[in-house]
Amino acid sequence: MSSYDDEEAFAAAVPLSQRAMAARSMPYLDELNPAQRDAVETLNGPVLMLAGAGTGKTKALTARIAHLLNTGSARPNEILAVTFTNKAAREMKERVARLLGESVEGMPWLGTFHAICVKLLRRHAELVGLKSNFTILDTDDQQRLLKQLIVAAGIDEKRWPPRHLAQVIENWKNRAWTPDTVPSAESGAFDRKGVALYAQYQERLRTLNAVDFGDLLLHVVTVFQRHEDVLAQYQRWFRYILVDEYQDTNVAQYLWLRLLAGGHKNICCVGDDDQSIYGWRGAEVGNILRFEKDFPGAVVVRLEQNYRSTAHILAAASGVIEANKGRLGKTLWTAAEGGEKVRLIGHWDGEEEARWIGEELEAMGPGTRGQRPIGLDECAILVRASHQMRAFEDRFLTIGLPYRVIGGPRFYERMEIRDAMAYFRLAVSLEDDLAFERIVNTPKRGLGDKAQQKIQVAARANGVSLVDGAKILLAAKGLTGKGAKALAELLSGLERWHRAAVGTAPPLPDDDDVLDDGLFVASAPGAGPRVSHIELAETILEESGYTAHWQNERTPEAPGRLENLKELVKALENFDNLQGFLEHVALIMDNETEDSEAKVTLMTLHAAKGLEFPAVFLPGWEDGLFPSQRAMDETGLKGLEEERRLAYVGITRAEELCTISFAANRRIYGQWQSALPSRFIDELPEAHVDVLTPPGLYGGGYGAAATAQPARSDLHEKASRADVYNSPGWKRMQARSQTRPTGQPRETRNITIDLEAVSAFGLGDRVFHTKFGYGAVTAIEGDKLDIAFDKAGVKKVVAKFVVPAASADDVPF
DNA sequence: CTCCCGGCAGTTTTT
DNA sequence: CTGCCGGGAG
Repeated sequence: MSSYDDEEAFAAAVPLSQRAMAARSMPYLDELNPAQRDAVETLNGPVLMLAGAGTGKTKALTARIAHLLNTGSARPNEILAVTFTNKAAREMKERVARLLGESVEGMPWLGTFHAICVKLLRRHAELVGLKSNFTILDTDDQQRLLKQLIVAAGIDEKRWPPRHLAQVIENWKNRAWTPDTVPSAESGAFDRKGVALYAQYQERLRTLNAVDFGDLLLHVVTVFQRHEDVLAQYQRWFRYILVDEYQDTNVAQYLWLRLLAGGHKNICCVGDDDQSIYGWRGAEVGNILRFEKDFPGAVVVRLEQNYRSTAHILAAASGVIEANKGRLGKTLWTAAEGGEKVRLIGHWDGEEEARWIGEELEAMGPGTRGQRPIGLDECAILVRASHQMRAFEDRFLTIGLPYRVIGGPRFYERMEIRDAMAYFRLAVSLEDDLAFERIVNTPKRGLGDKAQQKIQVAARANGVSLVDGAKILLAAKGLTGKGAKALAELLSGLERWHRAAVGTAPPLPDDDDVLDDGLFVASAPGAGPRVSHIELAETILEESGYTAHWQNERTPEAPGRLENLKELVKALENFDNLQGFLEHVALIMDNETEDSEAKVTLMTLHAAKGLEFPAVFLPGWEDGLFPSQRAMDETGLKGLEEERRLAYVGITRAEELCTISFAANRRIYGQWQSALPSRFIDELPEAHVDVLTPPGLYGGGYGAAATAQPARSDLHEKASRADVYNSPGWKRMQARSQTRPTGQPRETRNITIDLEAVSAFGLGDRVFHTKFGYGAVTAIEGDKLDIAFDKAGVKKVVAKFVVPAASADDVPF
């Protein structure tokens, strides 16, 4: 067991000659620091790579893969490398390809837990009572299914909502509990009916030949546990296992890994216990803390040299995280010198905070800052909860600062995309009942609950799919009038599209002709005749009336939805047929739309993990908001520590400039509430922090916060006495307001007016805004317009963000 | 069957 | 204060 904390120890352990020799033949090793190199070169046996933020984890991981290949320890298809996100998998694939000069044609077993499990489960589906062409349900389908079960069980779905049950079941699956292994302690769940409903749900999934995300792992674990021979084959096949973000693994994933690594124990887990922020969704920090016990003789390597942030930022982050107990322990350091201290500023309220950050962002450009100018796209605002983004969006829309929001509903989760996908799914398979349920009355066809019930009955009575049931129903004249006509039309459409889709669809390509031990049979890649599936998709959306449905809709979202549909059709270009497309989309739910304009990024702390930005703003550091009250109430100290790790993640995203802020008052659910600065602020080491809080805020003698303020740390003391007007944003804010503090220099602001934008509008013009919808111009002031929106009320908006209402009628397709 | 209004809940999120 | 969902009215 060894663990090199510094260069010297490493040098002592590995002879120079050996390192020199390795370096000669393996250039990728040269770029590693001693710890990284240790992690890369320790190929056999269990290795835990404790990689702090910004310490070159991915680099080490990819170098390790290269090394495994280069030393002939394994072939590309014998390495199992798992990540959590598609993004991480993609990145790793790219970097391995680059390292090896594109010579290695892919690594078939490098992917997310889920993607790899799909592959495995398709091969062994029959062992858990499924067919290998099972479908993967999205959360929407899942909830509809659960709702049916809840209603059928006569449970009040008001008090016991489907999403609650979905959560309960997901939790159980995360812990690798099947309906018959759920411990009795859980039997009270969901009004004591949880376990029974879970069993019914699994039964229902089986008859639908479907799985949810949790099942992907759970089923594979079940297969491994029940079929030693199958497990043994994979234990032999995967000679080396690598796991990214190990601190995020749940019990099911842990079991999965332990089973697969059970033979040779060549498993290398990479992670950072200090960045474990997903406990609430089943991640077990215990997995990483326990690693040495689980894998006796494990080599633990700590990556502590940070290449991302300044020493001040690292010191601040360390100061915070040190307050946590039960860490494996790690201290980040950097060889880089200099840099600005972490900035701390308090504000009167949340709006002022947003205003100040807006000003700061505007001041980041050339000239204003003493340091190098920072572009907007190098800046990020990281919030604890997404509702905090609103204040910033409002402000940025008003001042015309370009921003982008990461998070929110993802592309493939949007309603219109799911609807369209349901049509495609039906075109591929008329048996897809869940898809049919989704679109039978979308767009509105006059087929409401009653008609749908009849279809269900007809289908069940005859033991056929809903599509066939509907056909029988029509033939039996069980439906009349408008509804019957609409249904007949839909059915004929579905059949037409189905013929077109199947005509173009070769059998599902199977990419696993990678195992050459005779265990698996490669399937022939079909290349059937090709009537453009893209045209087919367009036809389906057109003929079904779905496109028209959104064209007729007069809501702010409608144009965007049409745009998304266009985007969806475009995405089809990357696939040979609808079937292949659907298969991919089930697992790949991300969406990165690039565009050229530099924008500040707005996202949650969770979404920011793994990213870095030259300048980071961390607003809303108030007790109750961050750390979140709910986290503390629900999981106590454990929750608080996870919040603290979140703070650590936030600070360590910053490369050059990190600004933490808090507000004394904030409007929450329409109510004004005062709050105390976050306890994490007291944990920031003073020596590395610049306090920018203007006087008069805390301890200044006014406001609820001032009186409620107990004596806290020196940092707070300092915040109350600070006389610094030295931040560009503060100066600009003063310059803009009429009430300028005496003795402070006044800064004149150049007011630029976009004449072109102004001339485009007149009083009373109808306009359209992508966020606020339709409205009328009530006042014009420079390039700023006052607009009375139909839905959103009166807002001040920069002219370039609205278009004349008429042009919103321009529709895609 | 659809639409509108009232009631209520209201972190974090990947696959 | 919002946004979603469900129930009741038209």
